[in-house]
Amino acid sequence: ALNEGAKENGNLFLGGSIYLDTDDPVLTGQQSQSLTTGVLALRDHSSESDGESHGKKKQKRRRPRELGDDGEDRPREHPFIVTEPGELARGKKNGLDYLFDLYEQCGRFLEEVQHICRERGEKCPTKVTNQVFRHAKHTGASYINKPKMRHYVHCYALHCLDTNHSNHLRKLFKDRGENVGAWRQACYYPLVELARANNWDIEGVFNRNDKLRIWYVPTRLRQLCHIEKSKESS
Amino acid sequence: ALNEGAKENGNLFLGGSIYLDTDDPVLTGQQSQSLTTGVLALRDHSSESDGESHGKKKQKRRRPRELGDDGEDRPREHPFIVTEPGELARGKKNGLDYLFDLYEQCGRFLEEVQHICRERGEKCPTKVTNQVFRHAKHTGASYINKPKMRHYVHCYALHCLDTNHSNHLRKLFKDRGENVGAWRQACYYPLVELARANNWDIEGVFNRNDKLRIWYVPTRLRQLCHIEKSKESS
DNA sequence: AACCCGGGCGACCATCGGACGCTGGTGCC
DNA sequence: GGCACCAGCGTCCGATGGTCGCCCGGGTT
Repeated sequence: ALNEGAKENGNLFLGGSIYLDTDDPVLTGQQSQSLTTGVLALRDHSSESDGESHGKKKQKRRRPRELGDDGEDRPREHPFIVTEPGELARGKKNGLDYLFDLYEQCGRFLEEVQHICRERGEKCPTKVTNQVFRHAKHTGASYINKPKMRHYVHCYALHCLDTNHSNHLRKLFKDRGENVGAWRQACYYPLVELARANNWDIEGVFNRNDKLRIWYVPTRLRQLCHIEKSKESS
Repeated sequence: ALNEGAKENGNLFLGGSIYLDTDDPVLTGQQSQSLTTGVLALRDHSSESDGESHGKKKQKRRRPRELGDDGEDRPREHPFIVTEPGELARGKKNGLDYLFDLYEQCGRFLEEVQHICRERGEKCPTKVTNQVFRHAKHTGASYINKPKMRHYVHCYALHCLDTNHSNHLRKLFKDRGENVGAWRQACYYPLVELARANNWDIEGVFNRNDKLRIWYVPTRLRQLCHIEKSKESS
């Protein structure tokens, strides 16, 4: 009688999931040289040396917008530009302080999700997951989305781990008139150096920082660290 | 020129993924009573009170075995029976010491996967994941599989966290001639008590134990803890 | 030999982490 | 006004965590 009818998955909690119901050495010197080679090795996915037949397929192209589509169109966010700390972006642009604030907001959304999950006895995320992005959107923060946040994680990481270096890099790239893409690329290098100084444990570097712990280590940052580490032993 | 051609996902690493390459108070008294109610509340998924239309669909039934199917059929493992510690299972049965050893083996397979991942600069699992089960299978441990291991995690948990209690329970159920299913159900209750003593943080209880840390907390154990916690405050 | 009980595990599903590349906003000429 | 650049983010995809229930092994009669 003890195990009578005791299927593992009761429906007591079904449908209870949240929101389904409801000058600088940065670019100079030996190491940068070395690192640049690393980046170039990681270029486009249609590289000539790809003999693998099980390489990834091209994604299907997006279906064009339906005619007569009625839903209210949320205009996309203004693009980011490289700003120095404290600088307001002019015109139809957003600054980097705003970008970093988005990461802090996500942290707060994660905490909310965690509280709700604990209350309900559900599995509790420790990282910013799809569920957290969904929560953010439902709560009205429609300007937050996964691809954007994942795109700039390493930039935020540098900001958290070495604010001075991050600030200098922003000023440098702003003064040079570089675009956001170039600044974003440049953020990788100091992080690789930080990993080197920590025995190449980039995961550990993230986990030891209170604000970073909740973000997944970006694939490409992990790859760059691996490449540099491999070079070191040859 | 800095970010020239720098797509996020190089193909340098493509195809590099691994393997594609008692009479003990256990069942008596106030608390057991209470806990039993908890279990009964969690019975079958076709419960009468389910008004939700987005409840889960029934799974499709398995395709019957192909005629002329040629692959060598690996016979299924012998069923487990309740044995006391150190006791060999007789006949075509497996004992619980063997069951628990399977969990230790999985731990070792996880360590192997972690070493390989670190070497390759890939994302490194902290838990027993699909990847670990795949590794075990490829390495020849075909007797290890996910559904089985997940089914008995909480039994292993009790064994790790309170070996005495676990041993007593085994003896008790063996002497009573209870089947494995009944023993398995009974393993939940002492764990719920353990959670209670730890401020209902079952996740924390798992994470603080070296052997358990690598296993996901079973959904049903979490649910049982939640139910008991809720009762406590009413 | 025939039967039935009970549990092993193949296979399924929702959802996840992750990434591509179209689309269109934006500044410049 | 027109054009070229570039980055926001909709959308897709392989793989994951989690589970159901079919199928059959095994003990009993």
